[in-house]
Amino acid sequence: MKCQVEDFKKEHKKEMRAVQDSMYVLSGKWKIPILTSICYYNKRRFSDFLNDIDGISNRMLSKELKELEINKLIKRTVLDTQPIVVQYELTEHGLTLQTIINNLTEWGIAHRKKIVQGIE
Amino acid sequence: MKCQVEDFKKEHKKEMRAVQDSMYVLSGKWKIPILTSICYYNKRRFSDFLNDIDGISNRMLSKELKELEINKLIKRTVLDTQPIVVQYELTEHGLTLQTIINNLTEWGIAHRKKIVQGIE
DNA sequence: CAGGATCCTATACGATACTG
DNA sequence: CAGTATCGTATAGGATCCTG
Repeated sequence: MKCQVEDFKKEHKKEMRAVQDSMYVLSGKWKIPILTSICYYNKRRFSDFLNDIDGISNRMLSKELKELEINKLIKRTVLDTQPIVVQYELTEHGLTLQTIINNLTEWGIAHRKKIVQGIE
Repeated sequence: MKCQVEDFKKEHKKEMRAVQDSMYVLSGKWKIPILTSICYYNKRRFSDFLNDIDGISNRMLSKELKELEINKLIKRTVLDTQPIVVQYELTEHGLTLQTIINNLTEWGIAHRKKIVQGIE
């Protein structure tokens, strides 16, 4: 039965790595808010994010958008209008995050209630 | 119709805040791995985490466990054995994270495939 | 065993100004 | 409009040693 215990552990190590991979991409203060914004609005522009997300600076926005693009979660399209308009949207891969985003939204609401309840 | 647009925006602001609340609690390098470990094993001890989670130091583990306890996600129990054994488990509130953890596990596996595929 | 104390570094993030 | 450049701070995290 030693073998089964080993398999059990091995499986958990794999799950652990998977969860760390996810968080490596999604962690930080702004990535999820950015993704959430595109997720709910479908198409967003640089200045849209600046309005959607309270407190984000253009520096961070620019930086995070690049990383999300590198990770193939969002697609950047430059429309040749005058002045230039840049559009961001989720890639197919990015769309697979929708479940997580919805869960995080629901959980965040529930969690706030739970914590506030402790204060009063 | 202006009113409807405003409601629409207001709703999204709420979702945005919710998602930020969630990430505020879960962000960082170690919180989700710790929760995942308890989630899959049910009960864990300090030294168990040290083994489960590659690379974590006792300093960080101790710090993160405290924060998770403050946020009511885990429960700490001291068993009066000799030597002392400390047991950690998910609270009821912590258990509500299971869905997210499972999703993050699945997504992490898929994401790794997606990125590796881009390299080869 | 389950941490705490101390010291140190890296990087995440913020503020502000500037550009094609 | 959609960013870049520069500078400064704060915090996250790592390494090591110590303790009841």
